[in-house]
Amino acid sequence: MAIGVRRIGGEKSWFCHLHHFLSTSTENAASSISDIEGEFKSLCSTGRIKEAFNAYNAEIWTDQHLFSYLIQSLIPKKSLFIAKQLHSLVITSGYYFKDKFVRNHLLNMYIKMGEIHEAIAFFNAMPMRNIMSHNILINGHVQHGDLESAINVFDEMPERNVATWNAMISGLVHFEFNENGLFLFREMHGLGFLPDEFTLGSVLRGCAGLRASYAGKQVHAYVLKYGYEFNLVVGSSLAHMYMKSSSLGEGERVIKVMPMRNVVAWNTLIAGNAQNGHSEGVLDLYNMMKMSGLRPDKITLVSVISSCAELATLFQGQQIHAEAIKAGANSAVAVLSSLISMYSKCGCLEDSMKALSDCEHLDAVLWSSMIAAYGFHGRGEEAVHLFEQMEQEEAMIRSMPLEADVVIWKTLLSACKIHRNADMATRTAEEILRLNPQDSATYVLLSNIHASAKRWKDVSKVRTTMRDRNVKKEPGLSWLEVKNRIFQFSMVGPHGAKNALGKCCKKMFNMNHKDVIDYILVSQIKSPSNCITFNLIDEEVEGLMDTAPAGCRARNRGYSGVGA
DNA sequence: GTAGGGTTAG
Repeated sequence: MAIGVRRIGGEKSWFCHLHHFLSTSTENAASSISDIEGEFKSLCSTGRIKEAFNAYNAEIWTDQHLFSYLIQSLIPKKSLFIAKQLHSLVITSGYYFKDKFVRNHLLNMYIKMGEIHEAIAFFNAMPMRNIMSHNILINGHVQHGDLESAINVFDEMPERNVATWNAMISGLVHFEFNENGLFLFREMHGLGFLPDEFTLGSVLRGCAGLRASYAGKQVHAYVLKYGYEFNLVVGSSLAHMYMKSSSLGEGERVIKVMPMRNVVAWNTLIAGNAQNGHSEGVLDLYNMMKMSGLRPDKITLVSVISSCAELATLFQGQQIHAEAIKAGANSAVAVLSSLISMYSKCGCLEDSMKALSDCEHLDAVLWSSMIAAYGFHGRGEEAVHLFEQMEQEEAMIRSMPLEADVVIWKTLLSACKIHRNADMATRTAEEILRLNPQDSATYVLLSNIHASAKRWKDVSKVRTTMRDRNVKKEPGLSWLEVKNRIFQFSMVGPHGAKNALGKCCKKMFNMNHKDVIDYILVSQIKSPSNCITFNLIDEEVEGLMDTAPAGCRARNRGYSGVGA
């Protein structure tokens, strides 16, 4: 590694002044060592490095702690040039050979600055390494996305501590090698290492990734045994594990017994409800969170916007959009892509397009959201055009997650339906079902395509496969939004009209439109927060939509999934 | 007392 104390290039170096003080400063400060350290630390941590350096240029040479603070303060500056100058000063001071803290701080500095090659060279040249040095390097490799190198360091270590195991487990789980992470946890525990809050957080994330509630329950036992149930991070990851494994109630219980909640705990609760089909409760939770004095972050907003999309509550979606603008979170890609989906599902494709145009940096999920929005509105050609545009970006295709592939295939299936191409539809549907065998919308769409081509044998084959695989079709739903309330209608088919509810609605349908609305307002059949559900047959929904008064928004979402 | 790790989302 090339290290020089002299000035390099045209950049001005304030370290150069050091040599002057090295030979001239003999003054002894009146304040105690701990006072100096405190002041120096505070200057460094607030980024006032020059000030710290100028005020304590003499003390730096007699107190190795000050070098450590100085090294840490350089991390956010992200300047390899200045980092190397400080590195050379550390060598000049003699602390590089004398002090293991200073050495590890330097290693950590290169890693945190993203300079993995400098870090590796530094590690290889280190005169002495301890467990900490190895742990820092493992984390560096993981941060750089190089799990193999991380594993090599881990395997070759002469001695390990809990943090070593934590670094390796969290690295594996981070890259979704969840099973390997859990195996490592078992090995670690077998060797007598006790899990700490860091271990438990990673292991629970691994269980969540595997939807492994049985393993998760065992980890829950460890959480209770070692007394981490009220730890905010452990509690949130434990609740998340349950909620990902479809045990919403168990997850809620974990959060509810916690004496304190932070934004992450609230987000876990809100996202858990949103993802388990409890969108109605999400807005209530969101309001409770704000009432407790916490500000929503982009993760909160994403979950709440998705719930508005699920319920097609346009007005509330717009309110949250306004809050996102106020919070300055409206340029975050995650928030924008959920806004695109929300506006699309609420029937406002133009607003989806507007949200897309607000975005400065496009990523794969964002493109997919807009492609799906076009597909959702039956605008297959625009969807394909956007897909072609996206194809231009090489990097974009490579970074595409699995979900995006499904979206693209489903968009193509939608186009097959419009163009009545049954053969291509069959091949496309096979591709989708290979990726997601439980996708009910694809079965329904494929069955309809076969039906319109009068291929009855194929229709029956699709239906049989659906039954065999126990695929549940989501009901088609329509909405009527009146004064910030949502009236939701599910189509139950000709037989459903015979039930009492159907009769009741039929009666309602024969009223004039003012009476219809009044009737709806007083007859809450199902009343989660602001949503009322009626079961109607298709014609009645159409008829009811026609009676909607001016200024009231009526939308028909059609069958859930692709197409319209 | 000067060094390293964990959780939530589109």
